[in-house]
Amino acid sequence: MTIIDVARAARVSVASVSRVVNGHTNVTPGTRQRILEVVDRLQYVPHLTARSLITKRTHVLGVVLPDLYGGFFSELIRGIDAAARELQLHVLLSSSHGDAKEMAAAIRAMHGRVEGLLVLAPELDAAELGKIDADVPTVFMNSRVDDGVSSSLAIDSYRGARAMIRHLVACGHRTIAHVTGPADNFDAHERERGYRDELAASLPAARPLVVRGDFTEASGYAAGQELARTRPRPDAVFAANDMMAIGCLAAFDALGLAVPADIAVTGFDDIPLAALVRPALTTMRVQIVELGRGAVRQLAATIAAPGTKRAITRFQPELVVRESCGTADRRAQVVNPPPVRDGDHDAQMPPRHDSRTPRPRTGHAPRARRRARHR
Amino acid sequence: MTIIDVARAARVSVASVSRVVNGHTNVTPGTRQRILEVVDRLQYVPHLTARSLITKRTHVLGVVLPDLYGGFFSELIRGIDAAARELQLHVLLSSSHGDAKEMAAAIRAMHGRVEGLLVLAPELDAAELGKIDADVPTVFMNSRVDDGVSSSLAIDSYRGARAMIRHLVACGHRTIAHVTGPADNFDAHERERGYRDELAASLPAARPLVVRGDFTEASGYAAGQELARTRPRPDAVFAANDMMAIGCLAAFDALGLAVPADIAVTGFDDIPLAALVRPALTTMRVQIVELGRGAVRQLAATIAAPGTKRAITRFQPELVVRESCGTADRRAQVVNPPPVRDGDHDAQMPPRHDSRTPRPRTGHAPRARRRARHR
DNA sequence: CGTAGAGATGTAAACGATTACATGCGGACC
DNA sequence: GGTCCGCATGTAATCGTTTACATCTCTACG
Repeated sequence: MTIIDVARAARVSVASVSRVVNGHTNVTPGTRQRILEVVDRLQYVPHLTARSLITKRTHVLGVVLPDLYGGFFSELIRGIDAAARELQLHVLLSSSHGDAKEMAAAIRAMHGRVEGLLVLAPELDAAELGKIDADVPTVFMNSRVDDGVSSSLAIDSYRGARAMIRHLVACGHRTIAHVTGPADNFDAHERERGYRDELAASLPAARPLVVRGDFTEASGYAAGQELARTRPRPDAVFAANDMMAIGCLAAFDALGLAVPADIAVTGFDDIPLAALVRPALTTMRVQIVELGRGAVRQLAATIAAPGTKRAITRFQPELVVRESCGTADRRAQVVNPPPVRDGDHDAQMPPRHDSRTPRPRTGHAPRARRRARHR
Repeated sequence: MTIIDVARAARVSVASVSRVVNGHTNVTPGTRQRILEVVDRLQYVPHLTARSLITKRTHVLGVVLPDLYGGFFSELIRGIDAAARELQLHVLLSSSHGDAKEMAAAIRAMHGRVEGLLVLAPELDAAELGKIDADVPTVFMNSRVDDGVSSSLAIDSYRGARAMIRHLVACGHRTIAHVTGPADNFDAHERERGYRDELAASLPAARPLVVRGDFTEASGYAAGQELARTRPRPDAVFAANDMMAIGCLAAFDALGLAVPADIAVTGFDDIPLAALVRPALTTMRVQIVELGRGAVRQLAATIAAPGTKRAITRFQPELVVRESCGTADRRAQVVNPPPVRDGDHDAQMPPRHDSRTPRPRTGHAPRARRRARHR
């Protein structure tokens, strides 16, 4: 099963076998033929670990994620996987790392096995960065980290948040609350900063109203309960991600508050769920697949040409207006046209859900009725 | 950066360094101390490829999937990842393999790099199985493949489908159509078989009405349009998965058909979306995370003890009754109580959605706390 | 016919670890 | 004091490849 067995069986040296297997040209057609036959008969497959040891190429990318739950990560992995396939690279996955120590351990566990690292660590700061393996090319995603060397790709959460607040103000809302993500999360921080700055710019008289969440639906629910009790009650809530916004919807529904009539709710990310809840969620669309894809490409480029200048890429989220923000026109609309996504090419499909009358069922009227009956 | 450098700097042999690094005991405390200091100072991390070559252990599992799209796969990966972490294993991911050749290539590209293979190939049959690397332990998931050696885990799609049809009949439906998955997909085939058998058993007079789909929402939409035109129009549609059921909902909504009043719709999988669409989808809950988790554990066991007798595990799906099937009682209910899942103990959250009046949120609330918090 | 040169093939040294075995040292026991 | 044993440490083989370099063969040309 090793190259030596093949060499013996074909009565050649291992070097010739290696040359044939790797497609080198300087081999006589006859010899090549004979070797190929033996390879086939013995079902020989090169041992990639051994090959990697000598070639120093593994064709494997390490992907380090904090967690795997939710639409965000599955989309991200999809993008990463797609790009990796294109580039003939494999992906070694490591996830659910709460803190820097755990993550450092995970990265150590990849040393010598991966050619590059893709790190999504929105909670890591520069101080903890030192633990990152210095001699393997790294690309950061959505991170505050900047080592001055590595490339990074990120969602422009700050501008996204400002755009959302601007929209809410344009819709006529004047008391706009914000539900934050985890305190140490970079995106959460940027979204809060955007909220505060735009509020100060657009509604100088308004005071920020901030409730802490942690990106989970449960925390959004709790925040919604709290905001519903607040006096004066806000007329709009901007949650730092869609899951929390959905939690808010649930809380308001349970308390008999109508969205958007009594209170508007918006989120961030545009996860698939956002278009399907009722009322459909106005949110900022983030190109998650592209983020993953771009990160892999960038990493591959850095690996191929180690001297390459680093690149800092920011993805601009797009406002997606649906029902929950209480705009005049109830049809959802994408303010910036959405990019074409994979799989969106089925001729059979109706237009994007976003641009249609809400479905599967319109509206909240029936829901309100049901709720009334229930109580 | 290699073990030799460390040995030199610590003025010992590589053997001693290796012993210290691997936690062997037969080393003098003084020597150990000295070596550890050097390791720390030089930031030495063992080269895992080299180590694997000699130890023949990589601690990596290869995971081969046909595609990465949809809630199903992200849940599956979550389960796989969780179990892998517990067992200190890494996951080498390879996905989007349409046919057997492509998959065989992917598996070849893992040879010598993984200790075991997790294969989800619902489209592969036994004939194509020969390409699977014979000398690496393999566990199949949801597959018709049976090589007589490997373990396998699967959803009992057949019984699930029968249970669903039985439920629809119990709800009073008499003309029940079925939207299938891809023709060569094992689960799709089993679900269709269950549909036909149970229909024959429960409603001997009824003729099967089958429309072909491919597990995508788009194909469900098309199937819904077709079924709406069929005369006599069916009063219930059982789609082979939730995505297609959601497509049906959209089609019926577009055509002004009320669900479930005019026509009932049910799915299969209980993806997170199922509880969130309106009307909420009656479906068969499949324990996707457990499937992935179980597969990893089984594989790890096989690797640890190669002689282990193979295990064939079938997961029984559970009927989850929500609104879309038109049962008398509109409250959602789980006919078989769901097993306790990790993290199901969040005090903050309201009661399970399934047991309450429908609201714009999920029945998975308790799981929410595990969600994407670190983004 | 001798020889240079091209091209095929073989030999052996890496790659970076682990570990069986050899060596050397000190203490215990007679 | 000599021998034996246990323990720390070192030497070198090994894992399965790739590839630089050596060698060998054959053709072409003077």
